[in-house]
Order: sequence, then structure tokens, then C-alpha cells
Amino acid sequence: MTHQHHHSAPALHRAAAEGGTRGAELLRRAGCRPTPQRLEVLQALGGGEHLTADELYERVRGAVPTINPSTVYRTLEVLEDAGLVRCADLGAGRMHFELARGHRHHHVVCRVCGAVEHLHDDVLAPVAAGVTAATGYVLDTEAEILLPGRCPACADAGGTRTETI
Amino acid sequence: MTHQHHHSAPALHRAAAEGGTRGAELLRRAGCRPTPQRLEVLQALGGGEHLTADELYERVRGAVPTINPSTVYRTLEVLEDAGLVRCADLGAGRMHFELARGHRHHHVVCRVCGAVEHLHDDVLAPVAAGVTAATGYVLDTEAEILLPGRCPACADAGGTRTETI
DNA sequence: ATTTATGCAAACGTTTTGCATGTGT
DNA sequence: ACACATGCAAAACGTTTGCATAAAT
Repeated sequence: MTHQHHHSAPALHRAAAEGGTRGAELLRRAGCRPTPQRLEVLQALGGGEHLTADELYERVRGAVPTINPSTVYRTLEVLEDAGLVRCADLGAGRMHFELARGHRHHHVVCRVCGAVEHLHDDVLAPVAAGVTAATGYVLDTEAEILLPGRCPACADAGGTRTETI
Repeated sequence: MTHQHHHSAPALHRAAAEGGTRGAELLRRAGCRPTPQRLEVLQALGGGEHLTADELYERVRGAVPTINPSTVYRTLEVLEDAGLVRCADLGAGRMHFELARGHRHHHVVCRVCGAVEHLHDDVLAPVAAGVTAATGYVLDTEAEILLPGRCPACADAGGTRTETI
């Protein structure tokens, strides 16, 4: 991992979504070359979604048809090291990637439909004391925490559907 | 998934650890044939550890040298369906397996040394309300929740080691 | 005898890697 | 010109599956 960067989250999203000179600047500032492939990956993530490497591959292919999965993976690694992208294990056997935000956060994933919401990490604060009391472990809120749940729609729809995640 | 079973956790551990007629009985009650392979897997888990399929394969190989990885996987699936084994995603890219306990529980994993502790699920209760308030999602405490942390030893040893998990 | 489990080999999906070619500076 | 990034192919990884053989009832 390299040095820490501090861009405001909305600005990063705008820059990434725009995909133009702004993304290039972010990359250059991180010491990477702003190639079309990297700019497209950044732009694909600009909407704020959590995407898998394969989803990114498919999307970027629209703009750069020659792109290869391994380039997507290498790009994501670079962007992660640059502090521009975060990698999240959403529990479906493959990794998900999102634009880094200003502050750390966690995820609630709907176990029925797979929808994801962000959780500010102070929501977890109340458990920290309980965990330490029960086990002696210190909760690590820097690391990602994934909470399973049901989104409002699926919770309403009743409890009988099979879990997708 | 099949029907629910209710064995007290220590009894299950004893039966599994002993590996003899007791394990066979548990298997038969679940409608499975008590083969040597299955009994050995059960016994390997009897210590209460969280083991990967590969770790189980290596251990069982001591007693049944002809065993095959695919048999381990199939056995674990059967034991899970029988309610005897639980499968936990401890975040290291592969699944971990443990004997089922009477009550649901979650895990804190030390991100330095990989040690695992159990968490009674009421430790999570305080967050449930916060999660719903923040996102509208209903927290699913039936599903497994994995919390990253530092075990007492690693927390004491200072914060500079690289993460193993 | 019949059902069910095993071993083997081959396939799977995701991710990583080696290496020659191509691109950005 | 040079460093760096890409595409391709191949491999790694954990896991699943098809099928003939073997073991349990």
C-alpha cells in the first residue's frame, strides 16, 4: 500500500464519472499512467456501484474492445494501491470493487436480492465494547465489515424466498 | 437444507471427538451411512477448531490414506445438511468448517494471527437498531457475521505487523 | 441385491502470472 | 529511448461434477 490520499468523496466520483482530464490527473498524481483502460475502469466505477471484475470487464469492453480480464485485475490493483478504489468481499465468491470514499464504511447486503447499502462506521461503535468484553479482542473498524440483512423491499415481501447471497 | 436438530453442543463435540459409535449414531439419525471417511471428518472437527477442507483432508489422510478431496467436500456438504457442521466464511478465500453448536454465533478473527473467537449473537443486538435507522435494512442475525479484530496477544504486540487475513 | 458413498479425473469460475508486444512519456 | 502497461496464453487456486468402482445396508 502507498501513501494516503484525501480527496472528498463526491469530487472523486465526479472526476471518475467524467472520465476526462480529471481521472487522468488523479492517476498521474498517484504515479500511474492514465491509459484508456484505466480511465474507463475509473469511469465505470464512477456511478458509485459495487462491481465485480467481470462486470467491469464487460462494461469497459464497450469502450476499449481489446481489453483483457487480466488488465482489469491489474488496473484494480493499481487503483487500490493508489487509494482510488476499495475492494470489498460481499460474500458471493468474488470480489467487488467501488470507488474509495473519504471515510471508511461498511456494507449491509440484502441476502435476498443482493442490494448493497453503505454503513457509516460509527454504527458499529456500540458493538466494539461488547466484543472486547466478551472475547478480549479489539474490533478493527479499519477493516471492512459485512453485515447480512434484508433490504426494505425484500423484508416487506415476506421471508420465504431463497437466499441469493 | 433438511430438518433442524437439537443436540447440546458439548455432547456433539464429545460424540464427534470420540469418533466411535456415537458419531455413527449421529450420522445414521441424519439418514447417512457412517463410513470411515465421515467418522474421521467428524472426529477431526471434534476439537472445536475451524478447519478448511484442505486441512481436513490432510488430517483425515492420517487415518484413511485413500481419501480424496472431493470426498471431504461431499462429506462436509452432507454433514452440513444434517445440521452437524457449520460452514463459515472467515475471509481468507476459502471456507472454514466447524462442528455445529446449539446456538447461532458469529466470529471475530484476528487480522494479525488468524485466531478465531466465537461471539454470542446477542453481542450484535445493539447494532440492529442503528442499521435499520441508517439504511432501512433489517439485520439478519441468522446469517453469519464476521468481525475483523485483533486478539489480545496481537493487540498488545503493537500495531505494525502486516495482516495475514 | 440394492442403495449409497468413494476415488479418480476432468471441469469449473475467479484470479494470478510470464512473456512478448505495444503505448505513454 | 525508456519505462511502463497491455494482450494473450497458461497456470494457480478452491471447489464441483460425471462416472465407474467399491462399500454399506
